Amino acid sequence: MIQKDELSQLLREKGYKITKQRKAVLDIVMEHDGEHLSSQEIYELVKQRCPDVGVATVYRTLPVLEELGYVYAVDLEDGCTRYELQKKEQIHRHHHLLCESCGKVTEVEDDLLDEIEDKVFSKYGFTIKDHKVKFYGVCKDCAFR
Amino acid sequence: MIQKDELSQLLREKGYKITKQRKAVLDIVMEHDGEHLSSQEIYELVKQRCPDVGVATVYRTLPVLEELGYVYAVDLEDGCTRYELQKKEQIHRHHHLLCESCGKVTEVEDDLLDEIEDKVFSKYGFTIKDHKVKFYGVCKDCAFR
DNA sequence: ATTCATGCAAATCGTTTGCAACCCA
DNA sequence: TGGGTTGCAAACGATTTGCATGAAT
Repeated sequence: MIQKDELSQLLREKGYKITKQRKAVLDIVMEHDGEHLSSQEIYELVKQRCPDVGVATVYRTLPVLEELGYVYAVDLEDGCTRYELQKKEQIHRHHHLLCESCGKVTEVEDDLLDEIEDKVFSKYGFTIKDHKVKFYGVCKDCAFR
Repeated sequence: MIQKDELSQLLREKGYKITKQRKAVLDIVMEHDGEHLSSQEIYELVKQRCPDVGVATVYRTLPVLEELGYVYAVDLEDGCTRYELQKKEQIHRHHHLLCESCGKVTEVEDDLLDEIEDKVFSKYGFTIKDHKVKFYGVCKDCAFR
C-alpha cells in the first residue's frame, strides 16, 4: 500500500531502518483511528498479530512514529501515555473534553486559538508550533442527571 | 496567620482533620509561589523542616490541597506531577509555554478562551469548568540562536 | 561488514497501598 | 473513645535499560 512506502521513505530520510515491527505498530494505530490507545494496548494488539514482538520495541517505536508525524501522545490523566493518529490535513492536534462525571473523552476539531497565539507571540516573543488543550467539565449526557 | 485558620476551616468543612503535616505541606507550597515543584521536591522541602514526615503523607496531602483549591497539578512532560499555588483571584489556571529548545516554562496569565468555551458549549453541550493549556514552541531567547 | 533494531529480563522511578501505631475531634 | 492520619516498607505499574542476538543496509 501507499502508506507503507511512505513510512519506508520517512524512516529512510531520518536514518532509521525499515523493520516489520515498525510497520506493524503503525498498522495497528492506523486501524484504530479515532481511539486513544495506551502504549500497553497498542503492544497487546501488535502482539496478537506478531506474537514475537517485545514490549520494549513498541515503546521504542511510538516516539519514532511521533517524530515522523504519524501519531501524537495525549495525556488523559489515567496514568499512562496514549497515542492518537495524527490527521495529515490538521496542522495542530485537536482539543479534548474530559467529562468529570462519566469520564468520557470528546474531541473538538475547532482550533480557535489564533487570537491567543498571536497575543502570546507579540507579548512574549514565543513562537508557537503546537498546543495541547484539555477542558474539564460536564458533558451533555451527564448534565441532566 | 490568617492562611492557617483558613486552612483549618476548609479542612473542617470537608470533614478532614487538621494536622501539622497538612499545614507544613501548604506552607512549603506557599513559600514557593511561582514555581512548579514536583511532589518529590515538595516532600524533600517538607522533610527538611519536619524530618519525621513520610513521603506517603505528602502524596496524600497534595490532592487534598488541590480539592480545597490551594494548588493544582501541572504536567510539564518530565514524568512527574508538579504543583502550583492556585491564585485566589484567578478562576482558571494559567497557560504554560514550553520551549522545545531550552526547556524553559513560561506562564501566560491571559485566558482568552471564552470564545472557544462558548462554542464548545453550544456545539457539544459540554459545560466547561476548567482547562489546561500548553503551548509548544521556541521562546524569545532561543529564537536568535 | 557495519550499524542499528530487537527481545528478554532486570532495573527504574514516581506513586500507591497495607497496616499497626497515633492523634485529632 | 473512635475514626481519620501517619510512617514505614512493601507493592505497583508504566516505562526504560543493558546486553547479546538478529536483521537491515
